Formats: sequence, structure tokens, C-alpha cells
Amino acid sequence: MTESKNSGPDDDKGPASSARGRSRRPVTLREVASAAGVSVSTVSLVINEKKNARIGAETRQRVQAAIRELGYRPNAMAKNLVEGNSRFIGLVADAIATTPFAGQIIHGAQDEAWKHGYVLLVANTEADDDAEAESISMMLEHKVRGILYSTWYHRLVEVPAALTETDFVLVNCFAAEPGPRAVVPDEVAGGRAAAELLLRQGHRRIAFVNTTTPSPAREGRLRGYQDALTAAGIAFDPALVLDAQPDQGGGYEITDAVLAQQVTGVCCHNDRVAMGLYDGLRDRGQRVPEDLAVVGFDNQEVIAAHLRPALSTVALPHYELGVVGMRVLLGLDQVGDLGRIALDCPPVERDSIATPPAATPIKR
Amino acid sequence: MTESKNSGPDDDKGPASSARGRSRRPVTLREVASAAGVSVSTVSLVINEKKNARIGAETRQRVQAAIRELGYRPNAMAKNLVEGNSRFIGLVADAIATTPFAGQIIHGAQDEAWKHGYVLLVANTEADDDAEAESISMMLEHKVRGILYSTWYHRLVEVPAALTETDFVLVNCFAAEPGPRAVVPDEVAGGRAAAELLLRQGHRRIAFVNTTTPSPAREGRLRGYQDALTAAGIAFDPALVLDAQPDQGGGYEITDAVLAQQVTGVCCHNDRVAMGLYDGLRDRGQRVPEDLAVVGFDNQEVIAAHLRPALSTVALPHYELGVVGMRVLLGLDQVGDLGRIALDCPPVERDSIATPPAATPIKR
DNA sequence: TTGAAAGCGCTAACAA
DNA sequence: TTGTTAGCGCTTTCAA
Repeated sequence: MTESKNSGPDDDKGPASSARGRSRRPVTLREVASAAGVSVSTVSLVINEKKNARIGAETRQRVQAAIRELGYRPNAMAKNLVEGNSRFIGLVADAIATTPFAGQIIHGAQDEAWKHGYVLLVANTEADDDAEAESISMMLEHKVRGILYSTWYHRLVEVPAALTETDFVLVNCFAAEPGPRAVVPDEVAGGRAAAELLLRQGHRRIAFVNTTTPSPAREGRLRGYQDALTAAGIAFDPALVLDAQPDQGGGYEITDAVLAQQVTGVCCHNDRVAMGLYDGLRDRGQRVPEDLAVVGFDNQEVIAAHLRPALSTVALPHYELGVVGMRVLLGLDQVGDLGRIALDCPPVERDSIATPPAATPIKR
Repeated sequence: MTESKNSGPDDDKGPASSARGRSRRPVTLREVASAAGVSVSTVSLVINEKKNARIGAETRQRVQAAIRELGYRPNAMAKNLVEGNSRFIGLVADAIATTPFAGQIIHGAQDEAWKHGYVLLVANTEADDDAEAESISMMLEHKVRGILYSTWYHRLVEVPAALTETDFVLVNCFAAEPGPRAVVPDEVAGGRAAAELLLRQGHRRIAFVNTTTPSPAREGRLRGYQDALTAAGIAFDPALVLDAQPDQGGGYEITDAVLAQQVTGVCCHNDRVAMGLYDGLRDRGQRVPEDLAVVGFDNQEVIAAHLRPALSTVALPHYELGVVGMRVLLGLDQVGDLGRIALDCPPVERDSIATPPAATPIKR
């Protein structure tokens, strides 16, 4: 063991750890330097592996040995401070605990941030305005490089004033006023993809169970459904569009209305609605997909992959939302003129669709 | 506007924001001081509202005005640096994106951390060892006050070596060796609670669908079930314990085996298994709860609250795991001699249990 | 009541 | 090739 400065009153003897708490002040660059018998800048140089400033092989060895021996960890805050920029990026989420959606956004954002040497400062606000304001302040005080402001379902948001103090990108949400950049799912294309899942199997009379809640999902997916119908040369029949609460209860209750329309297939607003509809159909002796083909939306694994039969659905690109949001924030992707990037909602085929009676599936 | 030092080449004119990027260097204490015509220490004093060192009312006004006018935000990193302690606490999670479980742990941990002025540094490792090591390094370099190491399901873990460089608490997991403090769900009590849900309604012949995966949940819940039986004066019958994959498929496939035992009630390893069992029962013309009472585990909202009939189950205390883990880390709660705190798994009564034929529910 | 100055751990000129 | 030194933005003695 090399001698170190060893000053200060709260120094306890003995090598590694005391009981708990690890009260020992962390090892500093200076301590490493004096242990290795070199200056701090030399240590700094070998740690950061600067290309210029060649260090003598022997010196480098000694420094590295000292680092290892002392268990030195650079102090990221000191480093950030002197470099004048933090490696933090804030991510505020409004609901981390209810669905896996926010988790997927975080996952995507973190993977991308990580790749570029950034660290996520995550704040869960559970839609509480105070928590949100506090979170943003906290991030601002940590001099984040920017903030990703995300919601667990696609919606219009009011941009908190404090957000504008830094660079920010809206993820899975958007602002009324122009300006803020946003990354959102392409609801229209998603709706189209859902309908096409059915059309491709030859279905021509398809119901659309929409949500009762006004939202981009409600308007967008319906439009996508209409577009797909039009493209398939099928006249849009408003009677086939039904409204239901966007959960299992809503799906269950809409069963009779769906059945009354004599459709061969149905697009549900989301997987939960489809789950409720499954129950409703079963109670009425109807089979999926033989009597009615069902398509969901969200691709919520715990539901879609495990219903019987497994549910064909359209995936919401939460992970990608996080990734692309991060890329936009870092200036790696551009949003274009609209200030928005709309991400694809890919269809996920499973077993809830069959060819309707008296129809031949369309080749493609 | 007051004059400021105004040096450096990347100073652009104009008040608030330039287009994007907010390239302006953040306002510093010194700038506030010179704007207010006082010294930095005075500004520091009014910001931190120190009890000693009374500041003249008029001075305070001027400083506060300057702060507001300049939009000053303290630099948390500089502050942490000089104070010699960060306000960070790390939280590593192994699966933030698949279930809502990790989200709930994070939620609990953050609420508690927040309350004590700490900020969470969250890292999602998706069970990747490299990501985990990198995450912990990152946290250590930010001189976190400590780390919460969490898993999405209760299990034995190997404590990563780097963790021991700081204070840490295991959340929803535990180590083989003694030492590391851990906060976990009380599986035995949970299993007992599940069985009691049925026993209380008068069921006496109760199947137990266990998981095939060795785990504290597997052993603990079974023991709880046995304990509850014993307490109710019912002999344990090993034939009633069945094994199934811990998901919907497993539940579905075990249906016949359950039915073969002529039980009136069944405890499932988790809500997913119960969901599969519902399907299996329905396919065989059996009704829940009239023909068979079903109890789940986990209280996974999207399933338990929305199955038909709604599933009675036992909740896993993820949020509380986060809270208590944080409290232990902060020294607010003690773990006792075992080095472990086991948290209650409260029963959640819904509609999947009825009184069995020829039985009177037990009063309590 | 306020200011001057030292220093937290580090990087980056600039010297040697 | 290596060392000295001046800060980064802040808190905190210690003086005034």
C-alpha cells in the first residue's frame, strides 16, 4: 500500500470497508496522483486516454496500478462541471406504473441515450402537475442536455412553461401550438393496417369499435379504416362504426351491437376491448375467428399473445418512440416541416382472423 | 436589463431564446450577483434561506428580482460537488419494459426518494450483465448515495461486485450469502392469504396450481397454502398440488388435471395462469365461480380486474417494495436480524369465488 | 449585514 | 513526457 495524504478527522483505519454505509470519502484524482507519484494532470491524461500527450509506458502502468489499488472512480459531477455540460437527459413520464407502455418508451430512450454517452434522469409524475413542475425544475438544475416529455397514451398536451427553458421533444404526445417537436405513432396508418389485416383475408363487411374518448387514436384510426376500405373499393357504412369504453367492459357490452351488424370481422380500438368482446362472443356462442374475426390494437403482450385464439393486432411503437424521440433531441434525426415524426404501427398477425364464409383471401 | 460580464465568443444578442438548442450558457450565481450589485455569497445566502446571516430586506428584494429577471437556476452539480455529497440514488431494474411491476417499484422508490430530497438515477438492464455493470459504474461515478437493485420477479440474485462499493439494498430479490439487506414479498403469507380467500367461503378441497420454475414464490406460496389448510384442520393432499407453466398456456393445459381432482376451488400461481384456466374451464362448460372458485396471484390489473368474472387474487406489493427499499437505504427503516424485510401480500376480493355446494361460509 | 477568498474534484492550457 | 495552475459554479468560513 502506498502512502496517501491521509488527513481529516473522519479517517478510520483498516483497509477496505467498515461495517455499512461505506462512510469513507471516495478516492480522488489527487490521491491517485500522489499514490502513483505523478501529477493530477498525468492521471487525468491516462484515464481519458487522450490521443495527444503521450504518456510513458512505465508511468501509465504505475498510474493504472494506483487506480486499481485505490479503487478510484472518477467523479462525474466534477467532470461535467468543468466541461461545462452535463451528460444528463431528462425523461418525464406521466404513468410509469400502470401499463408497460411508459416502460417501453423509457427502455428505448435509455438504449439510445446510452449509446451516445448520456444518462437518463427519469421522473414519474403520475399526471400530477406539481410533481411535474418539480421534476422539470430538478432536471433543469442538473443542467440536462434536454428533456423528453412523454405520455402513456397518444394525446394533446399543454407544454409546461419550464420545459421551454431547455431543449425538449414531445414523445407520444403533441402540442396545440406549432413549434414543439414531437414523435408520435401514425394512427391513420395503424388504423389502415388493422383493417387490412381483415381485408386481406377477404372480409368486406367490417365493424369498427371506436373509443368514446376523443383523441388522435379515435380520429386517426377511424380514418385509416376508412382509407383501407376505400382502397379496397368498399363503401363506408357509418352504421358499422360503434363506440365503446376503451376497456374490457366496453368490449363486452358492445357485443350485441357488433353482432347485429352481421359483419364477418371487427377492428377493436385496443386489445382490452377485444378481450371483452371475446368474452361477449363466447357468452353468445360465437366463435373467434370462425364466426367473427377480431383485430385488436396496442399489442399488449399479456393480452394479445395469450387470448384464445391469440389476437391479431397492431403494435404501438413505444420502444421506437423512445429511440426516435432521443435521436431528435440529440439532433440525429430531423422532424421535417410538420414538426412531427409519425412512427409506423406494424400489424402483428396471430390467430383471430380466418377467411370469411364464401370469400377467397386476396393474394398480394 | 442589467449589464453582465458578457464575455466569450458564443454570446448572441437578444433577450430570451434563440431558435432551438438554447445555446446560451445557463445563468450563474456570479451573474445574478453582479446584476443585483451584491456578492456571490449574499446571493447564495438568500437562495438557501440560511437561518443565520440575516440579509437586509432591501438587498433580498434586489437579489430575488435579479434571479427572476435572469431566469437563474442553481447548478445542482456544482452544489453537490462543493457539499461533498450527491442527492442521487441509483435504481437498477432488470425489466422495465415487459410488465408493469418494475414501474411500480420505481414509482414507490421515487416517491420516497423525492420526499427526502433525492433524485433517482434509473437504469434498465433487461437482464444484460454488461448493461448492468455499466449502469452501476455510471451510478458510482455520480457518487450516488446508494443503490436499489431490483428484479421484476422475486428471486435469488448474484450481487454484482461493483455494488459493494456503495450502500445498497436488494429489492424483490435476495442474495445467497448473508449480509446484503433485502426487501421482498412475504410469499408464505401470500400463499396463506390466497388459500384463506377460499377457506373462508367454506371450500375444503382446494387445488394448488404451482409453477414449474423453482423460486421463492413456488416454495413459499405452497407452504402458505399448507399452513392455511392446517390451520383450518384440513389434511394436506399432495395430489391436489399440480404444476404448470406460469402463464396462460400453463393454466389452460392444467384444466383437466384440476377438474380430475374434484375440487371446489383452486389457487393459481399467478393471474396469467388463472386467465388460462378460465379459458380451459369455459371450453369444458364449467362456470367460474359456480363450478369452480378461482384465485390468482399478482393482482395484475389488466387481467385480474377484467376477467369475467373478475378475479379474486393476492396483490404483490411492488410499490411498497420500492418505498421500503428506499427507506432502508436511507436508514429510515431497519431490516432486523434476518437482513430481510418481508412485505405483506394483501388479498383482493373480486367475483371468482362463491360458496361451494353444501357449505356454509365461515364467519370471522 | 455583507464581501473576499478558499476549495469541492476535475480538465485543459501552458510551462518546463 | 510531465507538472503547474487556473478555473467550472457553488458553499462556507472568516473578516470587515
